[in-house]
Amino acid sequence: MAQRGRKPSAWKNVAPSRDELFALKRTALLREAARAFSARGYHDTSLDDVAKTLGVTKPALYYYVTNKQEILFECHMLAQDLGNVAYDYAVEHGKTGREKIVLVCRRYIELITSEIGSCAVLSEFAALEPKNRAVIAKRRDDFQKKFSELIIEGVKDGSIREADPRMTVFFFMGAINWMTQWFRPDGDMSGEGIASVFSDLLEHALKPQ
Amino acid sequence: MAQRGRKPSAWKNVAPSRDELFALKRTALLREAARAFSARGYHDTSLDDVAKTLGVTKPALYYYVTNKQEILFECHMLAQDLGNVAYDYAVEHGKTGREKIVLVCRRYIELITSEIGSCAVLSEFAALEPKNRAVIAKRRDDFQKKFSELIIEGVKDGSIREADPRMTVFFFMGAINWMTQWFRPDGDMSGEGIASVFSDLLEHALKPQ
Amino acid sequence: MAQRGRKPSAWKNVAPSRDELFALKRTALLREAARAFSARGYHDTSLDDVAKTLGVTKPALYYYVTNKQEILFECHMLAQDLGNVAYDYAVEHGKTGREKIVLVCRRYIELITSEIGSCAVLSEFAALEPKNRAVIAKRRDDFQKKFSELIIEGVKDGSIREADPRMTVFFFMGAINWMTQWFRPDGDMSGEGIASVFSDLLEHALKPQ
Amino acid sequence: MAQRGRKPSAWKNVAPSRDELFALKRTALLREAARAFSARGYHDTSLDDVAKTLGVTKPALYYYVTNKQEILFECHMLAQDLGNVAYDYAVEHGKTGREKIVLVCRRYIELITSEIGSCAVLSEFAALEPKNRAVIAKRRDDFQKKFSELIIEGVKDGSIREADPRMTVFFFMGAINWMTQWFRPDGDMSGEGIASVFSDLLEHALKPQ
DNA sequence: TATGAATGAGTATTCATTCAT
DNA sequence: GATGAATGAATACTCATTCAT
Repeated sequence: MAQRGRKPSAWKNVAPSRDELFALKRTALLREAARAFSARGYHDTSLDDVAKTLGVTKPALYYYVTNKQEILFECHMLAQDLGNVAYDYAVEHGKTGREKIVLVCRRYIELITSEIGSCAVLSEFAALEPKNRAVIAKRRDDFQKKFSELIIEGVKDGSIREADPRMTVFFFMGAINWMTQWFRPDGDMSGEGIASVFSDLLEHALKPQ
Repeated sequence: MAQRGRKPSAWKNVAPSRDELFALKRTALLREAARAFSARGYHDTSLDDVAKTLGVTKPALYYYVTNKQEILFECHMLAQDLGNVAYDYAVEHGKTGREKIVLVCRRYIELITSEIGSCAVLSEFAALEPKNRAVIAKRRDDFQKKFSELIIEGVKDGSIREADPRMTVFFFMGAINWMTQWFRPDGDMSGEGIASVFSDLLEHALKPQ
Repeated sequence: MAQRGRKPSAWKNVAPSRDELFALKRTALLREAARAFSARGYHDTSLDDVAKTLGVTKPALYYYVTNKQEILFECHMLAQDLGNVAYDYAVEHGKTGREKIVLVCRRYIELITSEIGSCAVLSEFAALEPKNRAVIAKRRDDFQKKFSELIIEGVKDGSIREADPRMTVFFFMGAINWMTQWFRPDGDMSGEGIASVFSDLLEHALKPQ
Repeated sequence: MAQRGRKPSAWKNVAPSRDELFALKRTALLREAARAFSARGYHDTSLDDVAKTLGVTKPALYYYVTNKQEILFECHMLAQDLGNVAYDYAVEHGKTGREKIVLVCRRYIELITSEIGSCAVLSEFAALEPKNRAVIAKRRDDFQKKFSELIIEGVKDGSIREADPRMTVFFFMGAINWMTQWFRPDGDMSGEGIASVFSDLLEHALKPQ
C-alpha cells in the first residue's frame, strides 16, 4: 500500500502521483466511513451518506474498495494497528514489566483519542462477516497475549503483584476500549489527561502492596 | 403486572393467569431479542429471526411490542436495572466508600454474567432512536453520578486515595461493560471468578498508598 | 330484515327481541363503517378503528358481517336505496316530467344530506370487488334509466326542452353525488337550502325557452 | 427542468438530453400511476403494479419520486392545472360573465376528457396525507373562488340571473368532476359532445328568465 | 474516474381473517 | 356473543451492488 520505492515522477514529486492520490482518497474514505459507522452504527450507515459527505457519488466508492465489508474490515485493521504501535513504543521505553504496561496504556490512549473517530469502530465487531471477524479476533487475541506476557514479566521482576494475567488484560483493555463510547475530542478532558488518570489507576492496581 | 393480590384461581394458581402468560411471553421475547441483537447487532437482526427462534410468526411479536425499537429500548432498560440493583445492594452492605464501590463492582458483575445475553445489548446504544437514546443516556449518567458520589464519600472517609471521581467511574464502568464483548457463560472463568479478580484490581487501584 | 310478523314476545315487546338487537347493532356497525370509509377511504380504514369506535373488539364485528367487503357493499346498497325512495316520492307527487325530475332532485338531496356519513361511501365505488361492483353498477344504471325516462316524459309533455336524456342525467347526478365531497352537516348551508338552489338550477336548465 | 437554452447537441437535438429523458420518464410514471389509482384506488394500487406496467422494477420508481404519496400529490397538481388552463382560456375569449363561465366549462371538459386517466385521480382526495391535502384543498378553493367571481361578474353585467355563486359553482363543478366516474374515452359520446351538452345545460341554468 | 440509472434482496409493519375459549 | 391470540399475505421503502457510458 505504501509507495516508498516508486520511480521519481516529474515535477519533483510536488504533485502527488496517481498512486499517492489513490491512497490518499482511499484513506479519506476509510476515515469518513469509520466516523459514520461509529456515530450511527455500521448497518445504519448507508454508503450514500458516506459518499455524500465525501462529495462524490456512491458508485465512485467502489473504485477504492470492493465492498462495504471491506471498509469495515480495514477500519478495524487500522484501529488495531494503534495498539501495536503503542506496544512497540512501550517495550522500547519501559524497563520493568509494570513500566511497560503503564506506558502501553498511556500511549494507546493518546493514540486513540487523537483518532477517536476511526477507533470507535471497534465496537462494531459484530458487524464483521465471519471470515473477517475471525481475522480481527485473532489479531486482538495476539495483542492481548503480548500484553499479558508483559504482566507475567512484571510479576517475575517484582514490579507487579501476583495477578491473573488474562483477566487483568481484559480489565484494562475494557476500560480503554470503552472510551470509544464516551470520549469526545471537544470534551473537558484531553486525551493526555485521561491517559494520566487511567495509567495512574492501572499502576496502583498492579503494583505490589 | 404482577398478580399477587388477584383472587385465587382454581388449581391453586398452578396455571399462570392470562396476564401472567402475557408477561411471561413478552419477557421471553425481550430476552431472545437481546441475545440476537448482541450476537448480530440490532440492524442485522430481523424480527423474522427472533420470531422463528421463539417458534411463532413475525406478526405475533407485534402483539407484545409495538416496535422493533421498543424491544431494543426495553432491553436497555432491563440491563440498566441491574446496575441499580447492584448499587442498592452495595449501599446496604458496605461501610466505607471503598467497600461500597467494590461491592457494587462485584455484585454488578455477578448480575450481568448471569444475564449476559440481555446485557450485551448495551453496546447497541447507537441503534436507539434519538428519543430513546436520550432516556437511556440520562439513566446512565444518573447511575454514574451516584457512583462517583461513592468515590467522593470514600475519599472523605479516607478509604480511597485522591482521584478524579468521574474518570475513575469511566475507568471501571468501561472494564465491566466491555465484558459483554468477551464473556462467555461457558468460558473457563465463572462470573464470580471474574467478579473477584476485577473487584480486587479495583480495590488496589483505589486504596491509599 | 324487518321483523314485522314475528310472534309477540313476552314483556309486551318492551325489550327489543334478539333479532331486533342483532339488526340494531348491525345497522350501527354499517353506519359507523360508512362514516369511517367516507372520511379516510375504504382501504385506509381498519376494522380495528371501526370496532374501537363501536366499543367492541375487531373479531366481534364478524358476528354481524362476514367480510369487510360486505360492509362496503351493504353501505352502497343503503345509499342507493335513498335514490329510489326519492324517485318513488317524486313520481307520486309530481305531475309533469319536469316537476317529477325536480322533485327527485330536491328529495334526494334532502335524504343524503341527512345521512351524509353513510352516503359519501358512494365515492368508494372502485373499492368494491368485481362481483359487488357489478351489482351496484347495475342498480345505478337502472336508477339512471328510470331517471332519463322521466326526462323523456317531460320532453313529451312539453315541460322539458329537447335534451340528451342520458347526458342530462349524468349532469345532475354528478352535481348531487359530488356533494359527498364537500357537504358538511355543520356547514353554513342546510340540506334544504342546497336542495332549493340545486333544484332551481336544474329547473332552469331543463325548462323550454 | 426544461432545456430550451441548452447548447445544441449533435443530431440536431433529435435525441432527448439526459434531463429530458428524466422528465419524460417521470411523467410517464405519473400518468401510469394516475391511471392505476383511478381504476383501483390509491391504497389498492401497489407500486409493484405500476412498475410492472412500466416495465421496470419497483425500486426504479424511487429514482424519480421519493414517495408513493408524492405520486398522488403530483397527480392532483397536474389535474388541477387543467382547471386553470381552462379558466385562463375562458377569461381571454369570453366577453360577458356567462360567456366566460360557459367557456370554462366547455374547455375544462375537453381537457379532462383528453386526459381522463390522470384526472380521475381527483376522487382520491381522501388518500392525500394531511399536509398535501391542505395544499390541494387550498388550490381547489382558490379555483372555485375565481369561478364564483365570474358568476358575480355575470350577475352584474346582466348575463346571469340572480344566484348563489358558491352553490352554483359546487353544482356544476360536481357535474364535471363526477365525469371521472363514468366517462370512458371509447364510449359513444366524445369529449366535445359532452362539453356541448353540459355547457348548454349550464347556460340555460344561468341565463336570466 | 466517475456518474446516472437500475436491480435484487431484504425488512418492518399493517391488517383482514380465523379460532379456541 | 365476545375476546385474546395468532397468522398469512401484502406492501412501502432501503440499500449494496452493478454496469453502460
